[in-house]
Amino acid sequence: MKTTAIDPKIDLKSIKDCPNSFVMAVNDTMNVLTGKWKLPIMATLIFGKKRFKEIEREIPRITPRMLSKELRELELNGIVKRTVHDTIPVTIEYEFTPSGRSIKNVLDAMVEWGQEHRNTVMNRLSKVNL
Amino acid sequence: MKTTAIDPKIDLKSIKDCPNSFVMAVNDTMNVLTGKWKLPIMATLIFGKKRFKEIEREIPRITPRMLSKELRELELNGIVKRTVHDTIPVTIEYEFTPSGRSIKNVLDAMVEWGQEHRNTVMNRLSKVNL
DNA sequence: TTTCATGCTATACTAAAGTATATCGCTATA
DNA sequence: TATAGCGATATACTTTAGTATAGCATGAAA
Repeated sequence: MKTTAIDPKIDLKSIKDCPNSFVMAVNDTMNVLTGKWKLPIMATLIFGKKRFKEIEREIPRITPRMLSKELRELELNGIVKRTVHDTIPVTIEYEFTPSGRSIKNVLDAMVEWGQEHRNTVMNRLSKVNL
Repeated sequence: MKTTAIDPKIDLKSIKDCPNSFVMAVNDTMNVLTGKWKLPIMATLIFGKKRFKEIEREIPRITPRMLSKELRELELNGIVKRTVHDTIPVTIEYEFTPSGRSIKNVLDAMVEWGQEHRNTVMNRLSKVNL
């Protein structure tokens, strides 16, 4: 797990009235979600297990390097589980962990805010243009 | 507003069963939250208006360049309102817009998931180390 | 035997994000 | 008059993220 306690990049620690555990939690969540391909990859896993090439085919323009890198990171962060099946040749499947699946709550909150915010901005714009 | 429709960087459009409006909403939200200093800046504004130098002092290691840049971006995105007061010399205050304040719901969801996830990972680790 | 699919990794590169440092016009204070 | 605070901007640089391209070991199909 890549926790923020160790990571000096984002430092909210000294901001008063903001409990440290909250800051760490937000940063952990951000670490899981940021990067160009994390969300697309997670989107492909919503409806169940997928193999490397399946994911690759479903995400236009992703390179195998990035897919490999991001899957490894998601695995390290406990979001995705990688299973090697003892077939010949081996097949490998990726799927959400329970933790990974539950991040949907965060995405839902993001969808809701994003849509409300978009409406707010649109209304503001349309009033300006009367 | 920086909408994702125009931004070709993140492309979930072709992923089946994932409504476009959802994808756009998530990406809009991500655009508001990503970057090293957005969260620290927003944290300083939680309890009300602040001036440039106040924010700068509360965030260790931020440069005026980054603060200026991020505040401008937050303003463009309708998260933060910038008010110029007609004093001598002018004083400038930054505060949340209602939209900006309501992003707290997203942060709350992130805190909740982040803490749960951390516990899950900790439990996993402690079991491994028995 | 050539070709293709799978599940990657290696190397080298470009682009984006962030840092360091200096400066500016204005005003108040010492 | 010198110094400091305010609210920044400019220029140059480094670091991180992402891309392009090639290749490899395995096995199956044509």
